Amino acid sequence: MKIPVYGPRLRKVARKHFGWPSLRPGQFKPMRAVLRRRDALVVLPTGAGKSAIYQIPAVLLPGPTVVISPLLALQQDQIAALNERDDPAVRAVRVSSAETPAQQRAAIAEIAEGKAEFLFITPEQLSDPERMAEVRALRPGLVAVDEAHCISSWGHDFRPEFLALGDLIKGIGRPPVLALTATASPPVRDDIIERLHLNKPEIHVSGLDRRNLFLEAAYCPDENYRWRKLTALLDSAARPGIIYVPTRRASEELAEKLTEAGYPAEFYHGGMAGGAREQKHEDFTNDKVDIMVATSAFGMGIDKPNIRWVAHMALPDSPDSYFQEIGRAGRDDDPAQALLLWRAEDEAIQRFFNGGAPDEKELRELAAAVRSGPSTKAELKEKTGLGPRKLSAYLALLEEVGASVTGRGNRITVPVFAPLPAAAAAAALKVHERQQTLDSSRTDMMRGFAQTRACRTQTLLAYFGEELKKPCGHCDNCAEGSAEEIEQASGDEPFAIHSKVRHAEWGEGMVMGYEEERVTVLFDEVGYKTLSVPVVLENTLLTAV
DNA sequence: CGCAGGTTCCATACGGAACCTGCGGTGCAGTATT
Repeated sequence: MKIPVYGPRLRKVARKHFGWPSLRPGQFKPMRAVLRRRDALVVLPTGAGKSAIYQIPAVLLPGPTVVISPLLALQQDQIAALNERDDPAVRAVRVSSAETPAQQRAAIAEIAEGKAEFLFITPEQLSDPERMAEVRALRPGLVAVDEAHCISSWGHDFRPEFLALGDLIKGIGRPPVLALTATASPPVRDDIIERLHLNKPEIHVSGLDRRNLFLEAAYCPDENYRWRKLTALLDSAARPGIIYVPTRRASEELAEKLTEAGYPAEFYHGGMAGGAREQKHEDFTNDKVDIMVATSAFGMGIDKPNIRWVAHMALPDSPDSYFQEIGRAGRDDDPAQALLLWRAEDEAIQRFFNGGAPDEKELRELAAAVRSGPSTKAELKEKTGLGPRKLSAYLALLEEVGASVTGRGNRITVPVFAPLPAAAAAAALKVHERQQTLDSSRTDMMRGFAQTRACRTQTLLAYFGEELKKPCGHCDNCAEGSAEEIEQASGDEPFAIHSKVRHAEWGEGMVMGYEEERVTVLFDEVGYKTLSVPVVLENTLLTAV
């Protein structure tokens, strides 16, 4: 039997078609999975090397590659980078609302005629059956889902089409699927695998310990203290850097305050006009802005190697978000800092964003309105009087329980075996409650990370289901020695890491890590919980499964 | 859930406390308007 040798072929394509002299660590194995036509999920924090994982094998595989990517601006950058090569083997086109129908037809034709390899598209486009048929006719040989964590973080909330991606991919012929993300804790990974209907995927996780990144978290009793810690960072650290704030208003106010104090800063958030947004992003990329104060909107698509620090002026909603945001610093492998300035009050806004319980009556009415015939979001808004945000969230829930589906022309219809409105509303409430419980447990874990005296990297990696044997040596707690103390003082570890345990009330879960006489367990139903080991042992709260 | 900004209230008045209310992130696509 002939054993295929992939390395040399991949390296040759990297050189010839992309101008990359070699492959980076973490790239080879997932590329090999793609060439073997296996489904794969890749978690790789450094942004630069991720696209290559689908791009290089795509050249070797027959058929075009469909790239599903969440942001049009991000697609634009990736397409520009590919087309700069001026090579039909790696040429990229796009179909989105930013193209005219004629341009969309031309893009599809280019792929059909073999003049382009990559078709960039959004889940929203694919949910139109006509579009789906067009893409299926291209007989794609690979589907790459970029920023796959969006399935989990946005699908349940305001972009429900992400939840249907598995079916949408089936609809275009179900070639092998490669899901890529920089951040995915075990529940997010499970969600991605389930939603994309990945078939026995190879899972590749690498590079979670960013050794050039110094992690620090400082508790701030008040805003004054937080400001002083921030300016101390600005005085000592090289630039550029990013300051994350929780609200749009805070980004504008802080940028102004910093500028007045002699730290010229710009702000960035999702409420800005498109042109200004693009301009500021570009200015930051080109080193014209070296302090950017931003909401979480400033993120995916920032592929800048020399960011020296990322500061957080509040607790992010989860370690997943936090890890992704700090991951933007130090991509050039030179030393960089991540500074989390947190107050207990910060949690309030995250709890708010997690949202209150949906109104059962409103859900029922919406489910009934959907049944009365195919409607657009605008028409449903008219019929039910729900606001746009609520409407999107409710529709995502109804879609999840099979009470609605988005079809041709983004019209919302009822699937064949849909539950009746009352049952749909009840099921939707349950789904929401479960989601909210998980979200809430992730916010708890974020605060746990902020408060810990143990090694930050160990704590963060445990959350992501990875074990770092020794303290990292590049965080505040390692520098101060408290990480070492806790490591020494660690007591019983009655259940192995990653083993399954059962709790009488919370059901089954997986042991994620130990820290200072406490064990963190990720439960299937209720998310992350941290328990005291002595109490667990004394009362037999957990049993091995 | 907590904050900011406004209003009310008490008051041996020109300010301060107590209370109330609104607000808060992420983006696709399609449609209406210039």
